[in-house]
Amino acid sequence: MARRQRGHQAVEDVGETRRTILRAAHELFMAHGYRAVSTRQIADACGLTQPALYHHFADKQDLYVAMLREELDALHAGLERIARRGGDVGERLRQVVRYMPAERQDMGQMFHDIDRELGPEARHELHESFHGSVVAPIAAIFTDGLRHGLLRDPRQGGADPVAAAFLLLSMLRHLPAPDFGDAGQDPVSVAPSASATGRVDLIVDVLLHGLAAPEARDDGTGSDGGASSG
Amino acid sequence: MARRQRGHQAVEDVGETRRTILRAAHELFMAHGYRAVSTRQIADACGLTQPALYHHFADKQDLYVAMLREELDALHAGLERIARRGGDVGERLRQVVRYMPAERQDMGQMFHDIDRELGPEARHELHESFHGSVVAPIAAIFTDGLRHGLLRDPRQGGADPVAAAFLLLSMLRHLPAPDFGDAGQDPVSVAPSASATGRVDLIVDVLLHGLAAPEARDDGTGSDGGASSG
DNA sequence: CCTACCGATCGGTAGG
DNA sequence: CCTACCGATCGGTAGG
Repeated sequence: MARRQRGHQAVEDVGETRRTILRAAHELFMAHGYRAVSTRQIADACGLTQPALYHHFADKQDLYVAMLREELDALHAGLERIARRGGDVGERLRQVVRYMPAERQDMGQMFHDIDRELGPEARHELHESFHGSVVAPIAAIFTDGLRHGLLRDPRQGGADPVAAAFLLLSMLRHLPAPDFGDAGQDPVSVAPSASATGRVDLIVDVLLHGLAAPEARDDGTGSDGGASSG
Repeated sequence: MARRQRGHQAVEDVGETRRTILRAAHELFMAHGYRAVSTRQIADACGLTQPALYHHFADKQDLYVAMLREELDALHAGLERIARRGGDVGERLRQVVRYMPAERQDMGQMFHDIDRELGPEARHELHESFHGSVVAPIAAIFTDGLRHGLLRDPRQGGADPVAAAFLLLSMLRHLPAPDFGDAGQDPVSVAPSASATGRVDLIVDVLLHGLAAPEARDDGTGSDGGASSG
C-alpha cells in the first residue's frame, strides 16, 4: 500500500490489478451471467480500458474460469470446515445452507454458464472442481449420518450421500416470489421476506423428515408402488 | 392443408406461420436461453428471413412472452388434470414430477430469462401466470393432503402448500452429473442414467418422508433448535 | 496499460 | 414476406 517505489510498482500492481479484475468479474458474472456481462463492463468496474484485461487473461472464458476456480476453492474450504465439525447432522446441514451463496449469485445461473457457454475442457474441469469442492463435503455429512444410523439406508429407500447432496443443493435454488399478490409493479420481488432463518430450517427439516404426517407413514401418501388410486 | 385457394391462402398461412415461429422459438429459447438465441436463428429454423418475424411479433421479447404464455397454458391444463384426479397424494405428486419439463427445457433458465432479460411488465405478467398455472395446481395437491391429515400441519413444523409446491419445483432442477468419475471428455453428460423412474420416486419419497431414519426422529438429527453439538 | 481499430453479429427498420 | 441496410455492441488485436 505505502510502498510506491518506482521499480517494484509494476510487479506489485500486476497482482493487485488481477485480483481487482477477478473481484469485479465475480460480482458481475454471478449476478448477470456469462453472456450478459461484457468485457467492457468488467473493465469499467475496475477503472481500466477493455483491452487491458487481455494483459491479465487470455480471453473472456479464461477470466470466467479463473474466477470460478477461486470461488470453488473458497467454497471448498468453508464446506470442509463445516463437514468436519462432527456432531449434530441436522445442525451441520443448516450451516451448509446458510453458508452457500443463495441470494444474488445464482447457483443455477452458474451451472447454466458452465454447461452452455464454455468450451468442453473448461466445462469438464469445472464439473470436476464443483464435485470435489461442493458436492463431496456435503455428501460426507450424509455419509456420517448413515454411519451413525440416523439416515435411512440407501438400499432400503434412502438416498445415497451424493444424491442427497444434490437434492440439498437443488433445494437452495430461489424460485420466483410466492406472494406478490396484488402489490403491483414491484421490480425485483423475489421471495421478499420469508425470514432467512425460517427458510434454512424449512429446507433441512423437509429434507430430513419430509412433509408427511408421522402417523400417515404407511398410508395413502404412498412411498411404494402406489396401489390405491382415485 | 388442401385448401390452396388464392384469396384465402394468405389469411390461412399467417396463422400457420405464426405457429411455426412459436414452435421454433419454444425449442430454441428453452434449450439455450433468451439471450443466446438470435432472431435470425429462429427465422432460419422456420425457413424465413429475420425481418419477416417482425410481421408476426413486435420484437424479440414479444415473441418470447407469447411463446411462454402458450407453454404455461399447456402446463396449466396438464397440472390441473393431475391435481383434480383425487386419491393418492404421493402418486399425484409423482405424476407432476413426470409431467414437468425437466430434461432439456431447463426451468431454471426460464426463471433466469423471466427475471433478468425481460422488461418489468412482461416479468410481472409471467410471474403471475407461472403462479396461477404451475404453482397453484401443485399447491392444491398439498392442500388436499393437509385436509386429509396426511401432511404435517404448517403451524406445527410443516410447510404451507405454496412453499411445498416451490420446494417440489426446486427439486426438479438438474444439477451437473454426479457420476462422470473417470469417464473422460464426454461433452454434455448431465445425470446420464439415474433411471428416470428412480429419480421420480426419489424426489417424491424424500419430499414426503425425508432422509432421516424413522427411529431417529427425536434424535441428534435435530429438527428443532439443535441442542446437542459436537 | 493506453488509443485506435477490426470483423462479426446483434435487434430492428425502410420500402416495396 | 423479401432485399437492403441501420447503428450499436460484441470479443479481440495492433502497436506502441
